[in-house]
Amino acid sequence: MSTPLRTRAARKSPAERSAEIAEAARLLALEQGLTAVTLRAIAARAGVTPALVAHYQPSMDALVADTFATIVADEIDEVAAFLAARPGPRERLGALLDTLLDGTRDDVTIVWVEAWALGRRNEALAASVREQMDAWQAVVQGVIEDGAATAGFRTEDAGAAAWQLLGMIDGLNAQALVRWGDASARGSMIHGAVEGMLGLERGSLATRG
Amino acid sequence: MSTPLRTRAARKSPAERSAEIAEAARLLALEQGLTAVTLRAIAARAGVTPALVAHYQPSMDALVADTFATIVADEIDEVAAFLAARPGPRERLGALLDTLLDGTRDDVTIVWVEAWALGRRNEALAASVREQMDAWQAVVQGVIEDGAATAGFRTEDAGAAAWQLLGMIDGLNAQALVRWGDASARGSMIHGAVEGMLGLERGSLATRG
DNA sequence: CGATATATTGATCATGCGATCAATAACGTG
DNA sequence: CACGTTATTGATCGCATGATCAATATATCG
Repeated sequence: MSTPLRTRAARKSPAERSAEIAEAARLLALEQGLTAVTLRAIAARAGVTPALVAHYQPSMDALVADTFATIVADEIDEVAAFLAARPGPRERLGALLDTLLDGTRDDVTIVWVEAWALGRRNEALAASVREQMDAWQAVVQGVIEDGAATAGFRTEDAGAAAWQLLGMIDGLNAQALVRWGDASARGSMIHGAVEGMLGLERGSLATRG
Repeated sequence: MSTPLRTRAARKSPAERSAEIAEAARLLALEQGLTAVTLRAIAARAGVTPALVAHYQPSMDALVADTFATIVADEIDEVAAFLAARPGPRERLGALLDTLLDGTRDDVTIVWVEAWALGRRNEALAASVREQMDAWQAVVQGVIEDGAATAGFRTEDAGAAAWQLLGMIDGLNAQALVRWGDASARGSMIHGAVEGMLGLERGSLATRG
């Protein structure tokens, strides 16, 4: 059995403890959503007292906002690296759709949906949400602009197209969160939609498998 | 000035009082989101005691779920009537996209987003969400099937296409909720996307402006 | 080895939530 | 007009949240 008895936490450097608390918050958010990122829950997870968590953070609103930003920034980096390995814009765009709609990131989707809701009462979080949305948009816009220059994407406004694309992806993922049933098909028709949006021939975004 | 002093509420029939409470909850949800639908807030708005609100409801979870269902069912009826006035499937589909993305229903969008988030901890609400999503999907699927039969929509699975369409719309609206900036353009490219999805010629869903 | 700086804690406060129940007051009926 | 049914209330409980602060224990430095 584990030790349910609280033993005093070992004294650590502020940097180390601070990192531990941030990591506990991150895992908690991924497992149970941002709503579960609470003073006491983080403290329990990190093996310290609620007072210590409060000691290292200006406020819980800020900690929630930081946790959100960390999670999404990680996701963006990961996907960006994944895309960079593809030969051209069409492959990158197809891979982007596939990887974001394959259901392997539902934990992050929950964080997004809760952030939209909580952001209305947590200004720091709302700012983080806008920031990370902009970061996502920059990545997608880059792919589209590249495609317009070298792969025949047709659009007059790559920025708007990127927003459109992200909105579609977010909505489909949010839906799948609730309609757990046939979630496997959530990306089944988006290739055709995006081809229509960018003036591409039918099937040109299909991936190898 | 108003009367901040609590005066005893007039005695009314259970049906009437119950309706008043439901209406207070509905308005509260539309103005401040489902999170604001709380025992005390509803009581204050309806001019009664929290205890009376509780008296008329089995639980707050149920009241929140009912409030959500009422709001969305109203929206569906309203949009369905709006669509029925259009001559054919193409006009109906175009009008559907336009009206749902023109930003006039952001209050309902907030309710949707919060419902997705709260539904993870309120099973009654989660059930309502699935129910209303199904109702929405039935409406859209009807338009698409009609279009496939009489207006050249090309799709092998009208049901899946309907889900796809709703996901796109929901995502774009949810995004616009946070990126208040250039929200006006939220539907600027969706016509092209849907045309691509359903194998329609470019511009065939355009509306009269 | 002793002293100082500081990481950590326990206790506690204020707030908001849903829920319950005996007591009260108003209405309708006989 | 009196009475009984019942709509309404006040008081209160239990729980969870974020936050604060004096007290305590530990690592490090002189």
